[in-house]
Amino acid sequence: MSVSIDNFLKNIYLLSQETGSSVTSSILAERLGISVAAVTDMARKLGRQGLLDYRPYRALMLSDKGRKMALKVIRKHRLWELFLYRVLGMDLMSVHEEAEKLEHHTSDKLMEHINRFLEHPDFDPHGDPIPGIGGNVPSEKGVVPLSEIEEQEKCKIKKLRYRDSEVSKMFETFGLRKDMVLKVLKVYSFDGSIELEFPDSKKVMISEKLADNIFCVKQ
Amino acid sequence: MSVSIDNFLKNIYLLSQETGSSVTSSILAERLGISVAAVTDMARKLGRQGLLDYRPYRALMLSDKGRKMALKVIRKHRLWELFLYRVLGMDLMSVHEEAEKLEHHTSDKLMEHINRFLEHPDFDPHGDPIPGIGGNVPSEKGVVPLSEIEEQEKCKIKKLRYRDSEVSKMFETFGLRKDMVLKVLKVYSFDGSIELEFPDSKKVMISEKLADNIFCVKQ
DNA sequence: TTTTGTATTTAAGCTTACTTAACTTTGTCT
DNA sequence: AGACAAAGTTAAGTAAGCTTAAATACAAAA
Ligand SMILES: [Mn+2]
Ligand SMILES: [Mn+2]
Ligand SMILES: [Mn+2]
Ligand SMILES: [Mn+2]
Repeated sequence: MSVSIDNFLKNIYLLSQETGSSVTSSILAERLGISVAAVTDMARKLGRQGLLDYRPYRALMLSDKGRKMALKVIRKHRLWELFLYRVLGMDLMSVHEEAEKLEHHTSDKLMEHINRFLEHPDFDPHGDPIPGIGGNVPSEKGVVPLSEIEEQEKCKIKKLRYRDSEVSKMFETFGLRKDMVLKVLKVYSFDGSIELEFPDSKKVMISEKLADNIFCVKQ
Repeated sequence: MSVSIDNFLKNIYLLSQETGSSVTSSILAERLGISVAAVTDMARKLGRQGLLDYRPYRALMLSDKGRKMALKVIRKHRLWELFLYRVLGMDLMSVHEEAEKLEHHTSDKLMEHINRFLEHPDFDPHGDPIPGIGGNVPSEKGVVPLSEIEEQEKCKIKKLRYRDSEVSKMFETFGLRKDMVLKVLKVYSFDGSIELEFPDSKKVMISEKLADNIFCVKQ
């Protein structure tokens, strides 16, 4: 399977997870940075190959076979991210883009060497679950968006969505990291911004949009 | 630069090192597993880009810029091989094919993380020199083909050419490894085969053709 | 039910990296 | 020098993965 097909299948899976709704050609085109026509072409092709349940004008749906392939690519991506972070000490802002390339050029054999070296981890350094070889995804029970935490309640960061380098920079600047414990001081309904207290009792204010990329468990 | 260009430049460099003579289109085509016409096409293109000093009907010659690029790919290849071998414990028969892919999809930044982790090594696990960032190649002074060792003389293996999986298997079977000390007992001029004595005084006979892929220093 | 706007598909064309087949150059042998 | 075979080049064509532009389907509003 080619890099294009890998990324196509992977991003259908990821988009449906992230948005919770169905994935259209135009949304996928936007995500992949290609034209909608190119998505249609590829969708028809992958439909014929049994990786997609393709119906013209309908949302894009992975077949079982397609989902398995997507999860395998995601497994490689997230294992690489953890490896680059933990073993080689690369920063969280870089590991994603390296993994984006390596995920397509790593044999199953090499991947299992890395998995063993890391002692069969369940989560990548951003807190995303690493699918198993069989396609089972580690549970994220209790993990909710930061916006669902009540005022005066404490929570622990479980996942940070490093969607681009700007967001990554903001996490860095605020000092937000996985497993950090936060207290939600106040939610301003005016614009949705949230005031947080850090473990060292430093206080900061973050926008609703940034908060949408932070996930945590109630403490 | 694309995978095709990487491999094109790299193999011109490697062939000229291995054979000591000039690299023709047909030799390179054979090595890359593509048609001679495809080589001509690419050579003309890379000539225009200043990576090759291309003259129709003449041997293929890298420009300074082209040689630098080739050495950079080789550096990545060999650092990956050592990393996969030493850190992840992959076998010597596998590391080459993994590195063959990874070499094209590794940023300079990632490569330097690996270089640091390995503590700036000079040689890969097969004994090939790892070019430096500037393009300087570690010296192999005193390293000669096994055929140049006199009868009754001792030598230490410095480099094994894992040219394909069959040769790799033979090294494995005979138990030939880097830094092993051998004694050349007898050279049979009939067919060039060589009788060797191992450190544990086990004796074996190897063909001239296999010996051509073993390099060592006199002890 | 008809209109209309948006989403999607189809069509035609481009680039890269290849192929095979026909043609040209080169170096060698007589 | 002339002829020849081998090596290299040129020409024409293919497949993947894209593009833009034109055509079509769908679904919501009138
Ligand atoms: Mn990632
Ligand atoms: Mn990718
Ligand atoms: Mn190698
Ligand atoms: Mn390669």
